[in-house]
Amino acid sequence: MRRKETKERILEVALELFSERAYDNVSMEEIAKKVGLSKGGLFYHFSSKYELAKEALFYGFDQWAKTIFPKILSAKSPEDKFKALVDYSFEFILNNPKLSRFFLEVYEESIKHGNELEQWKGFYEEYLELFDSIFEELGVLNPRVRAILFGALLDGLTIHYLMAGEYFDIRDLKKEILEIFLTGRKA
Amino acid sequence: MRRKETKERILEVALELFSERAYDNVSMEEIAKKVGLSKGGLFYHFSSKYELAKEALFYGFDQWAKTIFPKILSAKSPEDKFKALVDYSFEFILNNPKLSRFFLEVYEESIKHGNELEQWKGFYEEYLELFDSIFEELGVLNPRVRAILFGALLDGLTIHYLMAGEYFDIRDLKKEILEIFLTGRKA
Amino acid sequence: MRRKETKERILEVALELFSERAYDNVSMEEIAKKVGLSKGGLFYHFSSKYELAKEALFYGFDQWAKTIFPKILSAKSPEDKFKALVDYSFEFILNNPKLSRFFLEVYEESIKHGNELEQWKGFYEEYLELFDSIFEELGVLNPRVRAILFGALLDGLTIHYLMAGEYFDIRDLKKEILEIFLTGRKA
Amino acid sequence: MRRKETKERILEVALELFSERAYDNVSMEEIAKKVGLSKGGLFYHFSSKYELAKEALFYGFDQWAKTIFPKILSAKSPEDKFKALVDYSFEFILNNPKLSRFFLEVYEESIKHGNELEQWKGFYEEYLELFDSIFEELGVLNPRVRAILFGALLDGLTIHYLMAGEYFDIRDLKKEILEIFLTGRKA
DNA sequence: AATGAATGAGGCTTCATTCAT
DNA sequence: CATGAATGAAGCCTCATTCAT
Repeated sequence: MRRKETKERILEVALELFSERAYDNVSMEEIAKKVGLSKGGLFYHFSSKYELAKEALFYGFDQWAKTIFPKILSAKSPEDKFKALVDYSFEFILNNPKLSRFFLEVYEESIKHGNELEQWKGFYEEYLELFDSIFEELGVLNPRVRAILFGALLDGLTIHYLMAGEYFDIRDLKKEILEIFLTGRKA
Repeated sequence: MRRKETKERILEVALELFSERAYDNVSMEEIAKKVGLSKGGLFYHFSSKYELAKEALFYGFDQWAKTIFPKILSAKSPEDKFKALVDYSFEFILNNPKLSRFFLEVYEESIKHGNELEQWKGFYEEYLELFDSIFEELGVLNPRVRAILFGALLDGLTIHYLMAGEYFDIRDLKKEILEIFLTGRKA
Repeated sequence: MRRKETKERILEVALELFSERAYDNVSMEEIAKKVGLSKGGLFYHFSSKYELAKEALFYGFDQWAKTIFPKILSAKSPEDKFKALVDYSFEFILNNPKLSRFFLEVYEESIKHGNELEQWKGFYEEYLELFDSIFEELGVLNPRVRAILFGALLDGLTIHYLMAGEYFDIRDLKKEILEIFLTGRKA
Repeated sequence: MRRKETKERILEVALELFSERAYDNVSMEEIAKKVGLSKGGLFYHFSSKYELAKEALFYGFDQWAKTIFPKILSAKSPEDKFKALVDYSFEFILNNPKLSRFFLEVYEESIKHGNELEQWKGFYEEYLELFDSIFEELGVLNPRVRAILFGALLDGLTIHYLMAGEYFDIRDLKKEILEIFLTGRKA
């Protein structure tokens, strides 16, 4: 109806639903209904549920990266960059608590579907690189390794936040993260 | 070999399958077949798929806790305890890469099913306590907060290991974890 | 409901419908309804539509072979055998005009489905052999080649009968077949 | 290159696809793509899939008749005509093995669609006539009946060729056909 | 304690067809 | 003439669950 934007509307709705509930618990029917489209219409734009999920994920990731990366990188000092990174990450976790689970699901689905694994590595590396570069600026000895840990921590927190959010005092967690991840730097 | 034992065999098989594939990707049929039982038989022992999954999860968790906790706690120094904790955790991650995902799934399923959320908190606390106590012995200032971070890191690593295991150098990761998590202790 | 016989009832209904309409024009829904079973029930007995069609075809073929072969072979002279063969074949064509089309369809479906082509050759040979042996008894010089022609002719007649049955004078056709196929025999 | 030509291009593509795969296994989408047209464009030229299939079939038949009939009829002796008929028929079978199946499908479809059965009889008669006239020239006693048999044999061979082509020795088959169909002629 | 048969709901996908532009 | 978007119906199949035996 409204030309080009239909596809984007679908992606938004899909991202929203997939981030709320598990891949298998969101039906094409439901997405279609929420977009205001027939099921067939969905398949006109995306060749399969998996394809839609994948594109929705990429769409969400792109949005996130485009918004957040520049803000982080524009901070003055390395320390401020890391602080900004932590701040934005927590904001993201709080707002998209199920996104990393969705990520995993789509990834697993991709394995079933003949997979284009390269794309996934690309993602992983892209955001690892951001962490890596910051840790390097900070003078951390093994920036890469610490970047991996930091990335894992974020996803782990996302998941635990879902299940035990009441235990979380965000302020305390942030402070503690700053403390332990800024440890052991070159003189 | 009857009575109780059938139930246990079911739990073992279920745990294995659920830990390998997602909740929705394991059918009762498949579990039954692998146990050597009919689908009907399964339902004699467990009232629903969800119930089976939950009990399988608890069963697995118990086994893990019973095996690992004593080993960790029997280490001499606090430092050795933490090292042991890290060692066993990595061993576990490598052997049960999908267990934490399964955990999350059952948790979410429990929300649909009228949920007994208390039980879940219990779990979370039980293993948080272990970490907490160790960090306390180590003289960490905010042992609880650090315990939360450590728990989250483990689950995060599990997930990332699934998706980007090639990037992982286990030895390096362990060393780095030891470095950052033993930081900032009382004099 | 009625134990074992359900499967056979399904086969009968399926054979009937598939012989009436094309493979793609018969739905599982319809078969189920006519059997008095739910769609799910069908899938309990047959793992897929193709599998059901294949078994239905085999079922039909078996019935035909079991009924007809002995009658043909019990005729006294070779000439009478051939006459009996022609008679029964026409009877069959008139009663099951779409069976050979169904045969072809299932065969083509089998190609899509990773195919067990050996089974099909088996069929073809089984009934070729019958023709072959009769032509041999009749002293035909190339019994095998003539058997192939005869088999093809039968299927061709079946199809043409569907489309232009009014042109067919069965009696004339039989007589002509007897004439041309008994030609050119050893002295 | 427009107007009429698009329509002809569609017919050619459709004929090709329909002759390769079954009616139900060729989608309008696929035809459109291969023609280099949108689905909508197809429907501009043909009011329905059935209509397209029917016209494609007629188109193919016309082409065949226009090319082959004259060649056959220009042979010197009746025997040579029949030989030419057999030769061209086999060539056609080998090149268009699924055409007769397509024919049947469109015919059946025509029954669903309120049908113009007369047209079909026309076809049947047109090519029966060719055979008929040749058999008459050859002095066969019941040329019409033999023509029916010959037509049926060709279609039967086409089908069997699809399923058991390895059993076919074309040369042998031709020789045998010549033998049996030239039998029983007026002195 | 267990089986086998069956149900019923829901899911993904395909596709001919329509129609505004 | 042709496109692109969308519909709606139908189809195959999966699966947790039930229940008579």
